[in-house]
Amino acid sequence: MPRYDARRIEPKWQAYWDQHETFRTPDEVPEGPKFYALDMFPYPSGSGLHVGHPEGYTATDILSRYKRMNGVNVMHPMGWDAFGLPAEQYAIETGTHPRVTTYKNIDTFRRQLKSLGFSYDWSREVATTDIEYVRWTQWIFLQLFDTWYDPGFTWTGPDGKERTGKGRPIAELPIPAEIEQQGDDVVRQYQDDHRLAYQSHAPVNWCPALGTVLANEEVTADGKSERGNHPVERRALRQWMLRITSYAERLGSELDDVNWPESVKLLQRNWIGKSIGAEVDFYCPSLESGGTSGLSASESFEEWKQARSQSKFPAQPEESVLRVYTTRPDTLYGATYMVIAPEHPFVERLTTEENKDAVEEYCRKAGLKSDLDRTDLAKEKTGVFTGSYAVNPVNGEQIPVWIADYVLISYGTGAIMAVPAHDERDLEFAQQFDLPVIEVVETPDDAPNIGFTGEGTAINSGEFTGTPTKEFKRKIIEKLDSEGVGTKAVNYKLRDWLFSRQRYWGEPFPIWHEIDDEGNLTGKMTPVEESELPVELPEMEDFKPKGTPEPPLSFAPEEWLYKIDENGTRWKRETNSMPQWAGSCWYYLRYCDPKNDDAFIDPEKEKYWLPVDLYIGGVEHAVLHLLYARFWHKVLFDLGHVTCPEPFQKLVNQGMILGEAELTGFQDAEGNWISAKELPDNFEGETVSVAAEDVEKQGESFVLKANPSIAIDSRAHKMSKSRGNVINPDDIVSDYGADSLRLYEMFMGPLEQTKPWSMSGVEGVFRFLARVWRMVADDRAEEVQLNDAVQDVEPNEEQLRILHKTIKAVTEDIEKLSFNTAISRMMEFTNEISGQDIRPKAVLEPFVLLLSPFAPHLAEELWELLGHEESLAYAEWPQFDESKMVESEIEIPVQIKGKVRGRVKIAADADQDAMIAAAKTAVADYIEGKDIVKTIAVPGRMVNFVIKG
RNA sequence: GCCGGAGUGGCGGAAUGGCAGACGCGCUGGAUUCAAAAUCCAGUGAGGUAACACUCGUGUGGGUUCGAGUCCCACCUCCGGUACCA
Repeated sequence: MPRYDARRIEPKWQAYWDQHETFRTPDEVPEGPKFYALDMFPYPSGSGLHVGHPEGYTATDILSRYKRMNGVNVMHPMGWDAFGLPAEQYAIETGTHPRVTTYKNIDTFRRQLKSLGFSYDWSREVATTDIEYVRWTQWIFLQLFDTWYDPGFTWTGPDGKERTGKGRPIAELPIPAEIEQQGDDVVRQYQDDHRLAYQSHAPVNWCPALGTVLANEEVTADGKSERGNHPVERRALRQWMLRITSYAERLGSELDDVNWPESVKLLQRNWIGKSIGAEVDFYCPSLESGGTSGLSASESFEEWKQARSQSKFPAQPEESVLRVYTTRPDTLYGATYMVIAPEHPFVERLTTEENKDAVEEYCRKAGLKSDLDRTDLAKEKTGVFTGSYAVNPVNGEQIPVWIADYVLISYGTGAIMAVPAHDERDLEFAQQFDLPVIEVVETPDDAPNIGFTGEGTAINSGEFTGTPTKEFKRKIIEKLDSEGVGTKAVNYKLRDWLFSRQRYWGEPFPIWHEIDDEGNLTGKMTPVEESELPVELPEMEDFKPKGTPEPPLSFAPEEWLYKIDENGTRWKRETNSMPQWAGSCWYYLRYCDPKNDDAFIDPEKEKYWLPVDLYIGGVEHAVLHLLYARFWHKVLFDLGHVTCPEPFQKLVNQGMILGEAELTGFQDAEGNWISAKELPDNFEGETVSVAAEDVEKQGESFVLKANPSIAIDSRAHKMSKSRGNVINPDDIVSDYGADSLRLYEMFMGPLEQTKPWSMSGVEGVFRFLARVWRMVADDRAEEVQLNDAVQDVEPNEEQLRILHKTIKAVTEDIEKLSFNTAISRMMEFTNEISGQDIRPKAVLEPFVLLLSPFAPHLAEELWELLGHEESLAYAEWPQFDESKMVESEIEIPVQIKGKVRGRVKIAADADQDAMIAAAKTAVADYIEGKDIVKTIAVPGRMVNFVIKG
């Protein structure tokens, strides 16, 4: 009884592909066109594959199989983003080494993916935790360590484009004479300060209760730990940073050249956050130390201005000057006070004796707050007056300098001029502390000027009064520039990348720190020799937190942690580890040459396979992963290790798959229904799952049949363990087969769209595959054999037309990644041909090839049944012939004033006159006795008569 | 608040400015069967009719056009992202 039996067919072909290495991409660089189809590799979690994974994976698999059949060399690899917190947490709880857990999970994922029949070249599999992989991750880190960014360097890359700004070897960094004079240590420090990988003391999320440092993602919005809900503090610790900000401009502008969704490009551009404005210097008389005694504030200001008009705008302002960044230099006349961040280096010097206590208290509190606390808009603005004043360079007015945490030290210069009339935040602050507000921009309409932040016309602005905003900006920058008190400036929201974690399960940094006799770092460091790579993680048995923010690696065995070189210098290893992002920044390169011991990738292979032609993954990586990977790629590009400026030519985000749609009703404590429309925000009653037959649609919403005043909530929710709506792909494979799972996920709707799961939908595509099976195979026979209707005869015109239309539609839909419509075209083909008593092989064979990228197991089985001995994986993709698709006669609609009033059959190639003549007969009743004012005839489409009377 | 995406039958969805709802699910009826499952056939937007006809219908209101789900303007709702970046 050979019915369609996925459980027999699928393991058979998976074994065949394995044995024959069907999808092995040759190691050597091939000839001809290539296609690199990449999936965002998964983190192998303990809970196994989720139905969201196979969605993108099936899409790239369809493209890969389709391209192979078109004679293209395909790179289609898979691997594991295997470092990560859960394995380490598990180790803390159970003592099982993270490596053990990780590789066990990888085995599960591999088994699950293999059961879905993806055409990966498994010989290229890599895990970011593999020691040979870690070696090259560390090697790339050393490249970053050995590089500085030269913003003024103009050069032409291997892509033939001229750029300004280049990552260059640190040895090429020019050392200023005054640095050189101060000796080797200062030179070394100068170099260290310019490296793309550098150290800083950045605040981290330290959770005393858990005894560990947390990543930002592990801290909730209200500043508690995600696990356990314990308070989290900010603590400054020595950290590694990557100077991604040097690449901000190129990361933004080079997005223009990639084929990505505009929404993702926009997300990245917003994240980079380029803004253009000016830096302006404000002279602070109280900061002037010595030499000015006897001069009044305004006298010393004039003296300073005089000096500036000679010296021009300096790279670093003097100790007596507050430098601000503003995007609205045109509002300079409206600046009524200044604000500096609590962390600003001038805080202490600006604070007068009588304000000292208040300022210290304020800054201490601000330091404890997380960024999230500080940016909470619901809270009132806070701040404290320093007691000092600064002088507005355009009009000599003295304005007070405040400290407030709404100004961030990490953006711009950490200081602002406040223009409360035309900035919401400044206005709020001014109202809070009763500071003056001066209008300097007039709105183009009747709206009030105060609070207006758009462009208008200047008022109260001295010589500039009456100037439109745009022009004013240009002119004031010119003026400030000529006076040496300001200049045009560009700023980015993007911050440098905090690259170290206080974790065990990550790549160790290949860095040695010199230590003194007490074991303290001297500040001198040296990279691990390339020949010494990789730096392996030390074996440790105890993963428990020690209650201090020291990384776990600082408790590593001494022989790992320390070394003494020949001349007696003692060194300690870096004990931070790299974040999970590190491995995913370059895995797409390693796939092309996964076993290379001499280089992270062979240049020839890089040149051939890169860039990735199609990269599919979730939107959650739209900013961080994709920005980090692009950054590394650009550094490697500048250093000449890769030849294309962008790693991912085309990007597609697959949509989220939600759980099955649910109907939910609400009841109060007494069991009375509450309409979903009247649900209070603080609803605390029962949510009740409602059966579909108890509900009907009324207008826009679903209501209870028994009581139509009660609206029922109908929606699909994100799959989650707590909700209990998680679908396990293994279950679908065992109940319906991998081909059904693949086909269903592609049939659900457009790839990019969020869509709810439906079990009966899975059943539907399973029924389709069973129909395909019966169309070709005899499901009543004892053995697997061809259906009697399948015959080696010439197909008729009708059959050929259906076939060629299907080939055309499926081919074009695959190219567009419109898989749902491709599948419906194959369903239409099957509906037509299944109904015929004679089904020529010559139409079934191309059809099986069309189906094969979607349902490869069934297709291989049918291909074999149709008499082929070789796998269809490299069979030639069917070509369509337009001439076989033409119909001799077609039916078109006939409209009267745009409304369909009849239809008529005409010859397919009928000209307009013939169409109109035929159409008139079809709507004779309507046009009789009427004037035809206008006639529109679209060949092959429709005829429309516009009549009068 | 700002940015992005989306609103089409009971549901998922389809439609180069040209017959709205392809295809699938669900539902109804029928065939097959001792019966069921499976399968096959027919129907299935709403109103209306004995049946046709006809009328209405793509979130709402306007507009452009011979003709609008599709283009333009205004608005509403939902989903996602983001958050004092001067």
